[in-house]
Amino acid sequence: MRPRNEATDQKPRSFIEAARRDQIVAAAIETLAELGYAKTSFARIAEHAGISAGLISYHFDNKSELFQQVVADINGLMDGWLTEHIGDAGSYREALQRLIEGFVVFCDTHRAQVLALGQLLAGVGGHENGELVRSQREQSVGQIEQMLREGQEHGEFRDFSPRFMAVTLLGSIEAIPAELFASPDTDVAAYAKELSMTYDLAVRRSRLSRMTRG
Amino acid sequence: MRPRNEATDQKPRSFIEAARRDQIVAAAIETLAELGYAKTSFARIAEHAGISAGLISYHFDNKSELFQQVVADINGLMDGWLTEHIGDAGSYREALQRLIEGFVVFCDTHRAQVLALGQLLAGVGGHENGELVRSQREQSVGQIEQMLREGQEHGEFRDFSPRFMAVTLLGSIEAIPAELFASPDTDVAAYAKELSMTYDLAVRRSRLSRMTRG
Amino acid sequence: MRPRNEATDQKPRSFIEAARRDQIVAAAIETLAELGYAKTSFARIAEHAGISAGLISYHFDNKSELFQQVVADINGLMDGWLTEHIGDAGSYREALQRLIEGFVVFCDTHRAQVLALGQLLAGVGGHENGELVRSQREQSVGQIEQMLREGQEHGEFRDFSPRFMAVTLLGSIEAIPAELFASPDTDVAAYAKELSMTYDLAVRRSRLSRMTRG
Amino acid sequence: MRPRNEATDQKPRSFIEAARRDQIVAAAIETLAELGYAKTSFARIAEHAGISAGLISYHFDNKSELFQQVVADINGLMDGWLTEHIGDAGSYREALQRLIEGFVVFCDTHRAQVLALGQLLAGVGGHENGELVRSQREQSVGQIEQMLREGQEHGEFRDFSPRFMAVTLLGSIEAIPAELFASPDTDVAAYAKELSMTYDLAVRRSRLSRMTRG
DNA sequence: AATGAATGAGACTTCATTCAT
DNA sequence: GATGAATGAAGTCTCATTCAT
Repeated sequence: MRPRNEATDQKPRSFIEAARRDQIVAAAIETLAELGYAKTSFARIAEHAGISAGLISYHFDNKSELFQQVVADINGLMDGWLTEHIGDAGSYREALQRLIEGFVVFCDTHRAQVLALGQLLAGVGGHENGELVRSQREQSVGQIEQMLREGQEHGEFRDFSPRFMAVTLLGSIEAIPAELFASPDTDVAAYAKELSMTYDLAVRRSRLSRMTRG
Repeated sequence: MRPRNEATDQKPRSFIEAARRDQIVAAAIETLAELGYAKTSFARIAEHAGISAGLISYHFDNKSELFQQVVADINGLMDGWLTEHIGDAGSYREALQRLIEGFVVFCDTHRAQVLALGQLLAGVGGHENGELVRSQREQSVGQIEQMLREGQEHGEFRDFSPRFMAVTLLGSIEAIPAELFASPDTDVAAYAKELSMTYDLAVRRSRLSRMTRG
Repeated sequence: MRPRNEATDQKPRSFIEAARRDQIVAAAIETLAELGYAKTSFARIAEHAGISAGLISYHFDNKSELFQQVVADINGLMDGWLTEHIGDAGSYREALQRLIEGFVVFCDTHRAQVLALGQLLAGVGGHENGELVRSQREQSVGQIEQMLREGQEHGEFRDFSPRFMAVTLLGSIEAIPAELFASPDTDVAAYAKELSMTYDLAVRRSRLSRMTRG
Repeated sequence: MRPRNEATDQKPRSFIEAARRDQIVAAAIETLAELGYAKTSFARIAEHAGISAGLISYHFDNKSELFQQVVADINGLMDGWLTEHIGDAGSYREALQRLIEGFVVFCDTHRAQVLALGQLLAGVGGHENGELVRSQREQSVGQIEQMLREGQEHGEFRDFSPRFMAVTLLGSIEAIPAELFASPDTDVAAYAKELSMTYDLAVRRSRLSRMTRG
């Protein structure tokens, strides 16, 4: 009598069901951000949500399924945010710059989400829910990689391995939440500027190259 | 009647005791790298070491103390490695380059250690053993920051927030183990070169600035 | 998501919850009386109750909380019993006599309870749950002491330290369960009579004093 | 290769063996008095004695055997003390008085021993080492009982059940250590006087009876 | 749809005891 | 005689999950 997983079963979820799932996911995010992966139990999540622990098992097949949903939700949120933020950039350099700054602002305005995501990616990382996590990460890397590659093809970026640079940039970005946690008074706007400038310097074609190439 | 902690008690550990502790730490590293933080229990570690779970409690006061030792050991190893690798660089640019490449090679040759460290820093991160982890990270950041600052003072690096850049660089470095895990065929040497070049571009004073300044 | 402690949280316990707690307390009393403090584990108590050991942890925060409840329940039972038994005595001598005989009968009819209480007071006594135990004992001593003091003020009892006499009497009373255990065929009614007479002789004003004083 | 128990094996213990056993028994007494029965482990006892825990197992077959020895030693000590204290009393009333006062002073001057004995008699009471404990107690009760009976036969004491009175008196005496612990400033000499007077009043033949009888 | 009672597995830890040295 | 390393059992407690209501 439990509602089936949406992915495997096409029966649509009822409204109330969807609302509860959202509420539980939100509570899970809070809990992960607050207590860390190791101490995030159904009991704690239920406390945060003001419901019983059993209800979580009712709405999710698994702890694993819950965490997958958390990751998916946060990723969706982030994707939406970035798409909106990047908008119609006039160049790849500008797009990259907006991407980076958008990420930083996202980290600032969605601290709980980013902390929670970090807990899940690492705490469970590459092992328990390995496939999900890896695929999510591959997706993030892939998107950045794609942008970088196109920028190279348009002659805006120098020659580097797009995958390498995507991984490197993603690493720099993922370090932000911890830094904001460690130094809460960080000037986020300045941080964003510095990061985008740093990567602009790292990827742009030098003036010399530009001249040479044409 | 357990052997006491070396830090608080000056009684030196016996040879066999030290060996067992090392063995347990090694088994813990393997287990963390293999199963991830969440599934790393005394029972699993003991399995890896071929001993009984109780023996771990006999040699370490706590799970916490064991993990602290793991972090300390890996950090010591890494410090030694990097000190040796950086050696006597002729300039700050060269030092930074050696640091980065050294790190990459270390990640390659000590995959389990780096994965384990990542599990501990994140899985436990900011929460359970927060102080230890934070202080360890601060130390790493601080060392890089110091080098960057000196490089600026010697006019080799452009003007940026050394703390910001240290955090950013560390993030890029910490992304490496996961990438090596995800893409095991990565050409590590090339990766190292690309990373050091990337950060060289990011931090060096532009030719224009150099002309202007002096 | 465990039910909270009633003392600190005003949410009332459900009926079934209260019943389970009572059942567990009863099983704990049986176990303590049967096996003694040292061998009374959750596993044994659960066996007695026909439930799983985990369920005890579900209903009680602690082993300590369980034992506190045991002590509180038995004390409550005893208080009720004695209040009822002493009733409206015409004099302090009579009241003391009824108190003592009531105690003896209580020990006889509630052997498990009295044995269990003894285990908790001694086994844990002055050490683990010291405060609780000490306060409970102080309360018992205090009540007897009060009655003795009033009896003195009314000229029914001779001059002695009420506290000393309360402690002494309580000791005599607490020795009863062990004696009933050791000599199960003891004539309890006779025992009760002998004890009350003994203390009557010990505390009453001598005929000479009574003449002298008034 | 372990030394055998003296009771079952007539081989006498070597001097050093006896000394070690005494040392361990002494440490056990300290530990019991300090930490209570539940927390008295070989490890703690060994700490107190400055030896290794294994050595206790070497000198005693069992935890049980160690505790039996503790009880036996304390009882022996107490017997010696009381024999000496009672000495040659001119009457049974006087003997009883000396016995009681001697007990009280013993409790005062041997607090650790009496606390430890209490822990063992109760904590383990009637259950684990039941036979030993019961027999030890029977012995104590028996000795007092014997004195009371003789006093009756000599017409010094009134008519009561000697066993009942012995148990009652022993209870009063055993309450003393806890009281001294709870109220450390108690005037021990006064306490002793009050206790002996109390029991004198309780057991002596009334003047009337004495006249009647002879 | 939701609760709360219940379980059984598994976590860390402590303990008495054994054994090689 | 003594140590300290080692074990295996048992202890309390937490957890995800199930199920009657």
